Amino acid sequence: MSPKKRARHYWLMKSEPDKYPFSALESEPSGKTMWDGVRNYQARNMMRDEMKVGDGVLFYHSNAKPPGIRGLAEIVTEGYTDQSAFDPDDAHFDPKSDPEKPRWVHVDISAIAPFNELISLQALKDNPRLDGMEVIRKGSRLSVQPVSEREWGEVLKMAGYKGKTSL
DNA sequence: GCCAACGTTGGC
DNA sequence: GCCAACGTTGGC
Repeated sequence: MSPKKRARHYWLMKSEPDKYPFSALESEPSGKTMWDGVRNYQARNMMRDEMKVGDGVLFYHSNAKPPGIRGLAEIVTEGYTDQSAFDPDDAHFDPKSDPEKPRWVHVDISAIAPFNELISLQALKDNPRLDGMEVIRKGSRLSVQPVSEREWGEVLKMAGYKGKTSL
């Protein structure tokens, strides 16, 4: 029996454009960035246990005017130790993360392409086909969220996106 | 194990 | 700047 190939999974990842906009990811010299500094167990668990190379990412601008999805990215590594947790000078330093038993994990992501226009949070809320999508739920704070294949397709449709959907 | 206090997120 | 909705911490 040949092993069944895992279906592609989809995610939404938030970033504050004042700190790290989608354009910064696009202009990374290495073509990718370490998605480090996440200090939330649910988000960590998804990065550690569920994300696989090739998974699709909706790159979301939070704390923005307006907030919304800016473009597409892709997971390019599986989860590995977040070294920033050990650095006392890092904003996300965690004295409880022991290098012998690291607590925090991150993945690397690369940009696929920006949308021509931001798909605003309001536009997502206004689309009845996206009822139940996590990012539009009141109080939704998780910086890494699963996205269904249907939601992924619908967002691309809203964006009028005709480009490639994976690297 | 409960839960109040506190800190953070993030839309508005 | 406000505040609702969380997640975490720590006393008990």
